[in-house]
Amino acid sequence: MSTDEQKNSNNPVTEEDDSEDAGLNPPFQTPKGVHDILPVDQDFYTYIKKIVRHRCRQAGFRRISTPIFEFTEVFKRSVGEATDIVSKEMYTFEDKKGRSLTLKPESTAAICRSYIQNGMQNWPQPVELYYIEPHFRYERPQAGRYRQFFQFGFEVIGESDPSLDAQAILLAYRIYQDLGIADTLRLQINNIGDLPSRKIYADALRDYYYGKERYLSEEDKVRLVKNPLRILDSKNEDTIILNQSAPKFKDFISKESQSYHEEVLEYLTDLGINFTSNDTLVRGLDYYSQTVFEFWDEKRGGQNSVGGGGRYDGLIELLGGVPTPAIGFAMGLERVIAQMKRNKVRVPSKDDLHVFVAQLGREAKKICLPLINELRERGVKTMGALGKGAIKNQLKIADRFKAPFCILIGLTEVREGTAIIRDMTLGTQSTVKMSRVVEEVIKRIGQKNLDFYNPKDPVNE
RNA sequence: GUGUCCAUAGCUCAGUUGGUUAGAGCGCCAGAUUGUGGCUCUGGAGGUCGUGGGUUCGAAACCCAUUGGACACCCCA
Repeated sequence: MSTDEQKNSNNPVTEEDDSEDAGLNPPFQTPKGVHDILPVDQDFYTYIKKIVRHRCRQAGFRRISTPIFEFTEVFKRSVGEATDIVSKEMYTFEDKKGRSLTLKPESTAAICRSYIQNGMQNWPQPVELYYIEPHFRYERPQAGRYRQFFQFGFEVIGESDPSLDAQAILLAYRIYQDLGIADTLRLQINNIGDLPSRKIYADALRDYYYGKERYLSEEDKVRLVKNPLRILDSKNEDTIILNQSAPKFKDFISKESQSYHEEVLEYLTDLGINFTSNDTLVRGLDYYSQTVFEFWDEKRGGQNSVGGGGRYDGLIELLGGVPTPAIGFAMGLERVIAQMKRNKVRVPSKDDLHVFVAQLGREAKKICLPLINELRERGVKTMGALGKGAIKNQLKIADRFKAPFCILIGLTEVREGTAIIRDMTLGTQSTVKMSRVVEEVIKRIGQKNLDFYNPKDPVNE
């Protein structure tokens, strides 16, 4: 039989082959660069969020969420038309009325938009906000780089002072400490000056490289036009030599910026935060000015940034607000998790079961249902496989879920009004009166290990 | 956007210079053990060899395309 031939010939019966999912690995799979976050990794996210929230609240920050998409112009204007993010990494689409919208590639721009839109200049200053949100960038996936990723970040808007910069860095540093990776990271810090002096410097660099293009790589030629400061970062051998006699930013930075920077470094030293003063650190977003910083794992080749930030004093004005100074920080949770895993940091899981209820027979099942419910209400994490038959299977399941205790109720127990409590780690068990089961179980688990949910408690996810 | 490597069972991987019925370990299911998990033993299920095309008497293997993955560049979190 030549079924293959039939499939491939223009058989009139199958003219419209539904090839929606043709060529995919499994029939359906996630698009490139995005993935499911499975339970094992949820523990990491939960843990990081908990630490981040705690540290932020401690420092007076409040949480903000901006929409997943904004008008494209918000990002274009802020991040800079010529930057990689805007020129090739945005998920941009049109709505039904032809307006251009973009999935947020970062949050600072959106928060500044929100600052203006919601009149936050009338709030007590500085306005301190933090966020934990998914972001989207159309890039080739790589280690620690995905098309959807979570970012935690914070912004301090409305004041400018070296102590604020140091405080922002301290907060980031404390969070890395709590996460157990501070020792693996080193702060890189630089001051890239204010916009006017940076412009003058960029022009000076252009003048310098003009006529020397033949020594530049193709990449660096593009940089010469787009962002000459980046040439200083080049890995091209000829360029490195050329760079040695290039104009130095030191000679262009304003006195104010310089003393500002020195003051920031002093504060950091006082706070006991080690840093590398790195004058090649240039961030790729246009809105940065003055202080910029990143946290790098220097042991790993390259400059794998686990987080970074900087001052963006001109951004709010650029978006149509009154001139307002600000500083911010952001870290990618996926990169942080990777860093934690590399360094064998363990996170607690709140999902561990306390007790598994196994039952045998219809009568027993009837009793188990309210029992399970009561246990849960008392804060005991309880599971019951009410569908499964043999008690053997049920114990097996309990074992696989690593339940430390099991409650067994069969026909005998129903008749006698009792229940068996089995200690799964010791392998011992005892029979108790049905009316006492809940108390006995709680006694064994320990009151302080219980998991309470109080609907009246305002602090919930 | 550029480059390099990769794709075989749920997972980790074997599969000889192209050769007839594609294997192992772990995991899963069942039994040994009809009211007791873990350990052991026995058996079982599970594969369009990512997808499409080509070369060939014959393709998991060779070629092309495509989808996905890993890594580096670029850039960034």
